[in-house]
Amino acid sequence: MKVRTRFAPSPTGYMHIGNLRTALYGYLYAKKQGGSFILRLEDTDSKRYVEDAVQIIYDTLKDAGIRYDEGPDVGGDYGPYIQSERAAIYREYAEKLVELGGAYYCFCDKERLESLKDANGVGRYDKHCLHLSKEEVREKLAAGVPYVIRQNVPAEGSGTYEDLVYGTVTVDFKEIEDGVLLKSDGLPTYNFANVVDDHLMGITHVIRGSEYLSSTPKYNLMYDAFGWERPAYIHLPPIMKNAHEKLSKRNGDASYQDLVDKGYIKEAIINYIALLGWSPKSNQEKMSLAELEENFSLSGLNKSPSIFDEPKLRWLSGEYVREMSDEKFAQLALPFLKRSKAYGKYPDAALLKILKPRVEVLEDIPSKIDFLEEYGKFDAGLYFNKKMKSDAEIAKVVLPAAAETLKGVETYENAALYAALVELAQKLGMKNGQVLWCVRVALTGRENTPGGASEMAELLGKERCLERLAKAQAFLNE
RNA sequence: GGCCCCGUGGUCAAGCGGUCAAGACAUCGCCCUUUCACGGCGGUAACACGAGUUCGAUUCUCGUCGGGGUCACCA
Repeated sequence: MKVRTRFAPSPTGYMHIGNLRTALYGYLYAKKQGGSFILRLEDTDSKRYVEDAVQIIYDTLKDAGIRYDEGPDVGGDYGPYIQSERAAIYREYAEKLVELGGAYYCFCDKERLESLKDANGVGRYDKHCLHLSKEEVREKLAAGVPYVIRQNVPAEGSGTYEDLVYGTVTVDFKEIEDGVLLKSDGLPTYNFANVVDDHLMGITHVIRGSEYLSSTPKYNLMYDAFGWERPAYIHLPPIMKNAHEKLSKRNGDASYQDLVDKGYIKEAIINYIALLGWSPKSNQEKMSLAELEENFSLSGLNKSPSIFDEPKLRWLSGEYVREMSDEKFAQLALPFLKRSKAYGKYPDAALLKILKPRVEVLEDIPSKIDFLEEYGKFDAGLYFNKKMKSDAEIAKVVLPAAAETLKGVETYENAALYAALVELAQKLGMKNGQVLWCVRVALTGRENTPGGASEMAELLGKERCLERLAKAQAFLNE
């Protein structure tokens, strides 16, 4: 049988990392098995609907490269793919389930329901309306009494199923309440809609978060009552922010879009989240989407929660930066380059060249090159470097001589500048590092820069170099 | 609290009765070097605890502890 998986988000906001990973795994499994991946929108709770959420879901999936074969905006043979457009279908099946004995009409009002709960708000529905006669039900229905349809869960026994990652899961039916399947507004609850849709849409593998682990037996009860084949279940452990909290937008944790906005490379984000909860057979961790599709397997799924580790994402992002073409880098880096004070004052190509080997997350770009436009009094202690054997005293000797040397260089090009400075070191009887370190510090006022003395000199150009060298000497003599 | 699930280094994670318990990130050190970064090499660092089962448990069972999830006319 052809594998069909689905991603069924509720349009209540943006896509967080956990959601995206669920979508990714569903996509990867389907692709690996040569099956189809479907997008379905679960919008049966009008109170939680958020305006742009649907568009965000479409955009995020598209942006991440997760293509769905069927969905609201791409069509398919099993539509509609938006639950709010399937109301009639749910009603039909809910009534059918009532006939089959798997559900029943309930006319209890809010007050009665409240009275069933104890001081802690805990208490289950008492199956009161299950005992209504057919006539009573018909009369109330005819009289227009508001109602819901509840699932009829057996009082005895238990439900067991084999989860493909968690193994055997068993829940006693007495732990399960006769939940509402069809709300008084006529729309289904998730508990009912997911079962009807997954069956009608031919979903073979249900991939979702582990929060559904213990409610799955009640869904199975419905599959069984309808005489439908149960799908295979693949529950996924949560992605945590730390040992105790789940990663969530509510806590202000990074969403996919936030990460992209910060300049993490998209491919790295996908690659990284694929690795949170799943591991490949080989030790190769850096993988493109295509490689993930090729290597994905259920056996690599882990059942314990994993903590989102930004440093590792950062590293992976850097790996992607390093391997991308200069053109691609230029394109991605431009918006961030523009945020720097130095933008427009130096050739983009020159900036990009020194940045590419050193950038992991694009938002780091401005801080790496702002020194090109920011130059002021700095601590003379910067001249001290144990390994280079340099300090402020050495600088006092080096700087005037370097100014003289650099004045004599015509074309400000790295190799020529480097040669000139090394020659100067020899002339002064110093180590190359002593001259190079002092000059670089004098030129930039920074301890760390994206490149060495001659590279910085090339970038700054003759005029600025001589100007800064003069200032640096003045600072030193203050 | 009841029920369900989870528990290997700081983090991700391999392992599926016998291993000196992989690998990656992070961290530390060394090398390379024109600082930084890249790259190369190396180090520190883990089976939550206690009982079983077994010739032998990280691996199987039970308990304890710790953590998460779930108990809605939300998904």
